[in-house]
Formats: sequence, C-alpha cells, structure tokens
Amino acid sequence: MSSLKIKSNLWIENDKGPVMGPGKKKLLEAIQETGSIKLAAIAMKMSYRHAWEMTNSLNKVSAKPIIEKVTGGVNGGGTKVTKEGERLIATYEKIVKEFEKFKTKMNKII
Amino acid sequence: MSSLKIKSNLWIENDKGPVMGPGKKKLLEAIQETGSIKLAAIAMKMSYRHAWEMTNSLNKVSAKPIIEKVTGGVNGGGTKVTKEGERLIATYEKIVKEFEKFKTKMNKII
DNA sequence: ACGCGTTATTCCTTTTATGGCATATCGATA
DNA sequence: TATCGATATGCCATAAAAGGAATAACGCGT
Repeated sequence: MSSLKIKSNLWIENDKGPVMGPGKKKLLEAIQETGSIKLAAIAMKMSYRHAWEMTNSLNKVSAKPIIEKVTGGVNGGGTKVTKEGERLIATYEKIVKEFEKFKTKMNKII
Repeated sequence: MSSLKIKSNLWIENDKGPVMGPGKKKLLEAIQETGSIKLAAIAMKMSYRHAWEMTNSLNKVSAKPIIEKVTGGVNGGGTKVTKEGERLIATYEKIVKEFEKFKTKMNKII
C-alpha cells in the first residue's frame, strides 16, 4: 500500500466522437429535472452557451437522438431526454461503477 | 454489442500531483535508451523544453527521485532513470494492462 | 582558462480555450 | 400579428496553454 492512486477520465465514444462523460451525464440529469437547457445551465451554474454546446455535440454524435429539443411554441419550447438518452446514462453509470471497483482492486497492489 | 467504446485517460497520482501517465512513460523509456533529455526529446520529436518540463514535474512530485540529472562535466552531463523510476514504469504498465482487460470486458456489455 | 555538450531558465510570440453579450429564430397562444 | 420564453448562433474580449528561440549555468578534460 502506497500513497499512489489511480486516476482517470472515463467516457464513451462512437465513431463520430465522445458520447457520454461525467459532464454530459450531469447536464442530462439536470435537463431531466428542469425540462430545459436554460434552467439546467442555471442549476449547474454554467453558461447557457456551454450547456447548449454540450447538447449540440450530443445530437451531432448520435444516430438516435439523445435529447429532443422544441424551439418556440408554448413557453418558448424546452428540451427532454429521450429513452435512448436514459439508456446511455444508465450504461455510463454501470461502467463507472465497475471502474470504481477496478480502481479499488488495483490500488491495493500498487 | 454496439459501436460504443469505452475510452479513457489513465494516470497515477500522489498527493502532490500526477506521477505517471502515457506521455511520461514514453519519455522515461526514451531517456533510458538515450541517456539524455535532449536526445530523448529528439527521438520523440518533441521540444527539449517540453521534455525538460516533464522531467522537472516528475522530480517535483516524487519524494524519491525518479530521474537523476547531471549538469556539466564530461559530455555536458546526462540523465538517468532511477530504480524508483523503473519501478514506477513497471507499475504503470501493469495497471494499463489490467485496464485493457477491464475495457474489453466492459465493451462486451454495452 | 577554454571548449564542449547537456541541463536550466527566461522572454516573447502564437495558438487555443473560455466566456460573456447581443441578437436572431421559432411557434403556440391570445 | 404581437408577445413570450426558450433554443440557436455569431462576435469579440480575455485567459490560458503551447511553443520557439535565445542564453545562462555547469563542470570535466585538455
């Protein structure tokens, strides 16, 4: 046992680029709760611009839409996470959980 | 089985900061082969400055020296990887190898 | 004391990332 | 058609990272 610790960034990619990581996961969850990118951004204390760019890259990268955006209309519109998006979040959570186990195991041998 | 793939950066830290990652590992190996930071930098096609900063941060971060540098003297000096450095490289390799297994396993379930 | 080749460090330019701000766009509703 | 609130997007200022070039420092051997 030493003071050394394994660290990592972990994310999911497809052939078009990164699909899910810790930042996008949190943002999607905030969107699920608030129903809009704007409110999610406020809740996460990030700029709308940043949040929007994350959602934009999400839909660029995925064949099936991860979020559904409505522009205009009642209340100006809003954003929802699709079933596919929920599935992605769950998959990512699963991987992160397993990775935590892996790190615990490996930290014992270094 | 999908087209999704797990990606990651993996490195080792102690309380002072990052100690070993893919870039530092390659640089240390090049230093082992060449005996100097300068030649290692040339071999890796990176600037001496960049290579030097990496070695500098290595010794800042580690209690036991990872590399030994000699300034001046015959042939101008040189740099060697210590036993501690070799141990670190080996540890990192071990972790990366195990992590590759982990990724293979996880990629089957996503 | 000088030359040599390497490490060590400074300075300044270029590039890239970050972020705010303003504004256009959109579409149901009144 | 005017309003409203959210999405969509461009512009520019600033910050931070990266990089190159030049040069100082070092110490053994001659």
